[in-house]
Amino acid sequence: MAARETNPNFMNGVPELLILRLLQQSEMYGYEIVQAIRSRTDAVIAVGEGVVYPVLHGLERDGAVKSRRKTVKGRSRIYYSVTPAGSHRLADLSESWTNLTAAIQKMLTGGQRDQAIP
Amino acid sequence: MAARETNPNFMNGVPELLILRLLQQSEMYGYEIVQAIRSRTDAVIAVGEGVVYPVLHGLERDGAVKSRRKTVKGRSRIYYSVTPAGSHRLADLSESWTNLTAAIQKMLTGGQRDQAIP
DNA sequence: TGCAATGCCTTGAACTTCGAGGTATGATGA
DNA sequence: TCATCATACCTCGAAGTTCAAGGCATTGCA
Repeated sequence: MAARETNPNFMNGVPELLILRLLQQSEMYGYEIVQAIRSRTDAVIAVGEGVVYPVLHGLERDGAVKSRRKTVKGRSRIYYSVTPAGSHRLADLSESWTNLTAAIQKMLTGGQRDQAIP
Repeated sequence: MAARETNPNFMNGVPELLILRLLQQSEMYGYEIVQAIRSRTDAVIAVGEGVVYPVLHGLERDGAVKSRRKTVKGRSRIYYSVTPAGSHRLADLSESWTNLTAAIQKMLTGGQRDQAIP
């Protein structure tokens, strides 16, 4: 029950969702994804490299993304992009996420006792 | 990467949030909580007893809820209710959840490529 | 030369959920 | 009477994640 240092424990499966979404928009490499998530969420969500790389490898193993090596200014980068299977997977995850948040929202706001809304 | 049978892998920390919310509305016992979550979310979320009981014990150990034993029609029930500390904890979790979902929503909908919204 | 940033990766610990099982009582029905 | 189901508590091992830290190598800057 120890408090997490960074993200408050609601992160299960979320990195995979965000990574697929980013890659659907444009080809990216691991290190870039780490920073993109941090910046686009205004640091609300911060996933480390230790999370991103295993997820990328898992997605590639499942055929949801594919990679190609590219050398830019002497630096070797591995760019990932979504496959049709990955796109389908993103759609599924996205729908699951929407359903889940809707259900939770209903429980959080829908009180059975009257709520003062002035 | 195997697909979950019931809930789609976004469940980290969610049971604790829902349980605290339910208990804030009214005193409840474990078995009742299991069914309340299932019914109030229209079975979108289904947490088993193996999840609920450990969470309740952890919350009690941390002083977020307190329990009292009550016997109803020969059946012994342990009713839980939130303490002030638990109420504070619920507020924190609730805020974290709101921030997280807002950030993700922004990433899911905010595309950098134009989206057809007719 | 030294140091920071870039870019890839792995590891072990810690946590959580999941699913199945165990115990015991009351109500139902054949 | 006896079997079965719903109630009500609980525990356990397996599986999957995230987290933090570190290792390796290159480039750019002071």
